[in-house]
Amino acid sequence: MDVECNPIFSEVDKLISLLGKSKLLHILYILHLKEKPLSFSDIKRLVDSSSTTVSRRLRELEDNNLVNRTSFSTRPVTVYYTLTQIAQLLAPTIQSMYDWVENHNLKLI
Amino acid sequence: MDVECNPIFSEVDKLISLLGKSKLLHILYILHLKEKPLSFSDIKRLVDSSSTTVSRRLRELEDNNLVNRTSFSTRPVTVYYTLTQIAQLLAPTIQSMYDWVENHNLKLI
DNA sequence: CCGAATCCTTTTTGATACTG
DNA sequence: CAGTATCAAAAAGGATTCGG
Repeated sequence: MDVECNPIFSEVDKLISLLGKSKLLHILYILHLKEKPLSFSDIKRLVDSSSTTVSRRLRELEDNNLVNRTSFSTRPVTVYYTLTQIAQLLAPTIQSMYDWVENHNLKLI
Repeated sequence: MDVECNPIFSEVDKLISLLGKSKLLHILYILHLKEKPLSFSDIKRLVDSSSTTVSRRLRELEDNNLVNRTSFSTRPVTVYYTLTQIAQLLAPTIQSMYDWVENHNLKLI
């Protein structure tokens, strides 16, 4: 298997670029952990980032069908975010990454 | 489990930051795929990046004990890179990420 | 409360040049 | 071949502000 010739490689390339964006894995992880819909401000607080960055990441996740955005026309408006089915299938992968860190007691720089 | 209070969270945070750096997952992935030592220029060619970036990423990986660097005083000097044992344990995680992309035929933006 | 536009700051990248 | 230093350009982050 030649990595440079694999037709799915460009897709994986895009996934890596996406996952690499700041706070994005965090957002996926907390949506997975909490196992319930989270509001914008919940997410902002949990990942500890600016609203600008959270907004950008949620938009990218939504555009890539990894996050569902649901809103209700209450007053004030109610919005919540959940993982899509496909993103839920990625959750074990993300979890295993966390497990790896925990099990090997890494000291990263 | 409260993500913001988990003591390993800062370690995971660092892992995510590390993995998020451009080309870094690529480098781990090809070292895993090829299953043999690779030279600097091999890696540079396979990930298609500048020598500056490849150099930086390899240094970071080495500093975090994810990559072994071995050199021989031949002429010209011979250097090769391999995954450390601990990084090899992370390989299935990375692989599952790739599998996820392949199995779900994602169309990422 | 949700979140986008602006605009400025910080970070990252990579071309080039150079050493061993 | 295997890198590193420099430096300019590009990308990304975030504080602030503002509207729905």
